Amino acid sequence: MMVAANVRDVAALARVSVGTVSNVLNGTKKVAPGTEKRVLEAIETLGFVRNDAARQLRVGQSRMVGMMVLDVGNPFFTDLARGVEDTLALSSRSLILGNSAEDAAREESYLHLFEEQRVAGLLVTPVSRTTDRLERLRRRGTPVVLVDRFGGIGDFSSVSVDDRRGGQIALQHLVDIGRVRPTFIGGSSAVVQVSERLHGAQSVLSEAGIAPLRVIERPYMSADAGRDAAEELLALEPSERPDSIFAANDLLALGVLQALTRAGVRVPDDIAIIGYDDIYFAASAAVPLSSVRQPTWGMGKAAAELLTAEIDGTAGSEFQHVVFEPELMARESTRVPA
Amino acid sequence: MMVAANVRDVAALARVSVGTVSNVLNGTKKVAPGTEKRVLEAIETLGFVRNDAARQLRVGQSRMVGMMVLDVGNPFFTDLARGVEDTLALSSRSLILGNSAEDAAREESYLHLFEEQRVAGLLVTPVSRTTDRLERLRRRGTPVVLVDRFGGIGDFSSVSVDDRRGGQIALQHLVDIGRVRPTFIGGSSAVVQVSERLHGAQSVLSEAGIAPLRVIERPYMSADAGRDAAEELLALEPSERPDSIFAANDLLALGVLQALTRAGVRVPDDIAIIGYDDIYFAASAAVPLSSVRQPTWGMGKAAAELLTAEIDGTAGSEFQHVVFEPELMARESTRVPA
DNA sequence: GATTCGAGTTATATCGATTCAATCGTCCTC
DNA sequence: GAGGACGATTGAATCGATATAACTCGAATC
Repeated sequence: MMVAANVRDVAALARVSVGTVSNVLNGTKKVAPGTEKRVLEAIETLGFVRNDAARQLRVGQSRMVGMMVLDVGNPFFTDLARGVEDTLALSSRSLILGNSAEDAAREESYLHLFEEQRVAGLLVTPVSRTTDRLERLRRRGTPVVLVDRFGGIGDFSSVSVDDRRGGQIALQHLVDIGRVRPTFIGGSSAVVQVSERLHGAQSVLSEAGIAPLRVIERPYMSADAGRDAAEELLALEPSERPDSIFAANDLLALGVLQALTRAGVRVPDDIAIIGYDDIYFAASAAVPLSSVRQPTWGMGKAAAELLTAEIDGTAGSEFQHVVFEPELMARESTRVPA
Repeated sequence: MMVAANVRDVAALARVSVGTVSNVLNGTKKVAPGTEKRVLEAIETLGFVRNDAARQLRVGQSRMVGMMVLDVGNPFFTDLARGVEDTLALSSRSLILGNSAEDAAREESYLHLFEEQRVAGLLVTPVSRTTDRLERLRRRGTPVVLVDRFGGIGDFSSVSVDDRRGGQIALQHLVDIGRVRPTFIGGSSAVVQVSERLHGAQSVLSEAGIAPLRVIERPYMSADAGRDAAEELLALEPSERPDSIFAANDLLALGVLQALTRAGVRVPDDIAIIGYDDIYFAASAAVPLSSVRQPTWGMGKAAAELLTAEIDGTAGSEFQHVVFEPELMARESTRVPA
């Protein structure tokens, strides 16, 4: 269990000063070719690896970026994270991923961790509407970019998709295929994405003069929750059942689909289903699932670019809001019955 | 852009020494209740958050654990990561997740990052067979546990599933339903999991006296790669086509399923398919996919426990190998045609 | 030949939390 | 009332990399 070598050891072996070693490591100042070679050889033979804690303490900032997501089990967020990761790599930064699992306490604990780490920047898909912690982070000088959420509250740059529009698109599609008793299945209404999609959906209904939207709320947007919600619908009198379902994300929709199919309900003939996110698995589901697509990887890239600009100080003084447009992906699950 | 408060500021405001602040923060030594209260109030009013880089520099080790996975886009690995994360939280440690994407260069770069961070421990699903870097990490005193791979090479504790047995189970199942011309679709044979599953499969064939297994290798195990491999099979003369496919993971299998169905091939009647991992989406696929299940979350938990024991020094001197048993999940995609 | 210049190098202060030997009180014991 | 004993607190040293001001030495300039 040998002790790790440090710059001092490297300097001694290469017969130079620690300052020179640092210059070789960071390329901040010119170093004579011969000297550089000696230093690199010393690093090699000692197996020296820079202690980032020391570097960070001195420099005052980490080379890491923190990212808070609502659910790592949801392919939407892992795709997002990959877009971010690929983009950060270009400026040799890396990502610490935190999973709040839609839980405010877990979110808080990760934000605290990120703050202790003095991350260079933060990408957040917040659980709730309160931004106290984020304000604090920013006051400390840490750039924050909201992801998948328009930065209306508080002044933060943001990358988002027009969720209200997405809700409209989904419900308009259901209306277009002749459905008149839609039900919305969503996660906690405290999650902004959920309530926005719901509002969008409701706006279509009021215009079309259709009965108000039935709403089923589940604390968490997983496939299990979707199955569970479907059970609730199956317990209704057949005459009371909806003829179509708009689920706030694809995991919910896939769970619903599975439970309905198992119970002998025909999709889309008896009940049509449309989801949200267009994750990869939506298209290959038992009944290929209609969904509202978001340009996931691109959103991650855009978010990372906004953040990088703020970190490097190349961003303007104004906060930017990049808003992507959602897109309908109509598939079998909302086909018009023959 | 105020400068962050440090322990010195807190100490001054609470009228104590920095040592006392540290004791309150870490609970290392008893502090009088009144003093503690003053310190906590000072922390509150200053909005002080400990600088972890400084802490880590002094202590010599981080509270983070690194984890290298082959593909974050694969639900198998995110489930694994959640098992790890949940378990690490019990000892208030957290996780940095690195995605090698089955690429040795990316793996190397993440391992370097983890080494710079002086992570407390490392969980690795390695891409290749070489363990130089891991040996170095360990020589430096960082515990390493291999995940999803038996630690035959080099002395590392490990958590794994008997992949050879899994391959046997899958192919035996295909033989049991009467298939005689199976094809194996896998990722790079440099990935140990792939070659083990293949070996297991081949061992069944030689015993059953069936023609040797056709093998299609793709560099990466994604659904796209699966679709691509299926195209290759579709280009064959119908008489040359396999009657069954064993895919090295479910993503590949789902891609294959999609391409075959689109081309009008009936599954399972014309070609039966079995995958591996039993990810959530396997059961809800267009044709519910048979698969070989691994106890994913439990593997993550076991790995985190082994690692935690090594970090805390409560592990014995012997390296441990936890081996889980794979389990057949037979579904529609390998049903015996009526 | 003296002076300036500049590339290369060095020595040292610094970042902020933790640690540990030393100190300070206060109470207890004989 | 002296001497311990013990709990609470202090303050300086420390971890390792980086930044900066100072310095060296040879070449160019006049």
